[in-house]
Amino acid sequence: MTVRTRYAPSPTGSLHIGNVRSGLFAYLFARHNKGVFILRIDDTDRERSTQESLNEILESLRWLGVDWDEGPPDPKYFQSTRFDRYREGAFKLLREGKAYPCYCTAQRLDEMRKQAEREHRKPGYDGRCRERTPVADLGNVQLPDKTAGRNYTIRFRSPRAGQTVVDDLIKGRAVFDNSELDDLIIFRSDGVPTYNFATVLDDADFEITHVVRGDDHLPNTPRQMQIFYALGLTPPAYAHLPMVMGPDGQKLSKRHGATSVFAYRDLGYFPEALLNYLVRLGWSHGDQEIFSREEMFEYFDFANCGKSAGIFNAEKLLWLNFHYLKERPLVQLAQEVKPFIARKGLSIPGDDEWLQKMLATLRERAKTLVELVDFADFYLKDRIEIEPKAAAKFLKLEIKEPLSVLADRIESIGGDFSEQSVQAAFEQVLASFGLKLGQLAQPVRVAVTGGTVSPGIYEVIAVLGKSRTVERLRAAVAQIK
RNA sequence: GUCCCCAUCGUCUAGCUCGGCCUAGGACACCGGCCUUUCACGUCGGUAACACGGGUUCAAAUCCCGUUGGGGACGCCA
Repeated sequence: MTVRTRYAPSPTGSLHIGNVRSGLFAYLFARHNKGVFILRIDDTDRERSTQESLNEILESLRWLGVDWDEGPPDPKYFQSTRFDRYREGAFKLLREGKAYPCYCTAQRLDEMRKQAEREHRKPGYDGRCRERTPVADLGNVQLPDKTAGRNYTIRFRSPRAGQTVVDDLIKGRAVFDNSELDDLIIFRSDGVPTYNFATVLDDADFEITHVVRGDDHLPNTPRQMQIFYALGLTPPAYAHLPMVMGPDGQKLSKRHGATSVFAYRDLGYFPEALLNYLVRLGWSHGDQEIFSREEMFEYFDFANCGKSAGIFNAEKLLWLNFHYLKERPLVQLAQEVKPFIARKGLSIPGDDEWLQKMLATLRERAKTLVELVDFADFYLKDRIEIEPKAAAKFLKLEIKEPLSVLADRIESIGGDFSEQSVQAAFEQVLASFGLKLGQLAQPVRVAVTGGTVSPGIYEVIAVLGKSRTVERLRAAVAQIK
């Protein structure tokens, strides 16, 4: 049997990294088993669903390289196009006495919940309308439609006795007493099916073999299984992934700062790094930390998924990003960094080869593309500003003459302007003034970069070029009083 | 509150399925040495964990029970 998994985000906001991890695991499981990965859009909530969110979700997945075999733009994979199917499913349950109209008002339900809370009981539906409509009349019940005056909901008649057993691929066996499962609403009074109902029909129709999702859905599972049974269908296998928590141990959410895929993309992270981080959060393959996409496909399995929730560790993600940054082919890196240069309001160098050389000097010092551009500031600007503190410390009178001579030496370098020729110029100055390298290098660094921290001074100068170096050295000399 | 899930270094985890090889391994972070023109990179080393209590057993991080702690769910959201 071909494995078929699905990821079903709802387009009501950004694609969240905790959420996308579930999608990633479903995707990897499908790929590992040479199966089919399906993207389905849970947009039954038309109030909150937006085109903008949908676009962000699709673009985020593409950016991550999580490709789906079935899904958008095929309209079949949008729940909003399947209402007829949901109605049909509801009618079937109604006809068979497995669902019933509920006339309880939202206010009464709310009051009931509060009351239950006060009395320390579980706040489920009390079943008031369960027997209200004679079974014989159930087949004639129409679906709710407020505008037509049919202001009620349809509830699923959940079995009261017995147990429902979830044999989860990750968590193992979880047994639920059916008495714990109240009658959930499957159709809202506005005529829209609810998630728990629509998802069952979808999973059945699309022949999903493995439902992979966060374990916050575990309590829903026995309810969904009962709907499968009521429909005469066999439930899929389930794999409930542990959740991703914020540093405070609470479910990861917006208040934890950057949590969307787009946020990390814009912060200058690589998709490989995010993917690698996410896959190692809750899954492992021995001591291996770095995984290529192919290795993920090859090794991924639920057997190696942990059962406990993991805390999102931004520092490890940063380390992974650094790893991928160091490994990146310079040609590729040069392309990827351009949008970040532009975004900072700097002009993008026209010479790709030069850009690559520049990046080569910086990449072991930056962990993200944003940092990379921050460090590149002095390379990319024509005029730099010297940090006053650095100037006070290093641009002193005793170094004025050596700097001036060095400028002359560098200016007179003929032919090949390289690290070697720059070094030769330095050595001449060092020798004639009896200075140590450190005594000259720091002032030069301050003069050409504006600060005390930079890549090796020879490489900086070689990349910066003769004229800009000389110009900056002379400007510094002029500044020394 | 009720139901469900979970429990190895600060964090992610290996080991647990099939008890002995565990003096509990790796990674991030942290601390220190080396390298060095600054900052980094790199490299070498270090601190740091089986939640607790009972069993079972010759032997338990590994199996069982309980306690405690954490999380999730309890919606006309998904």
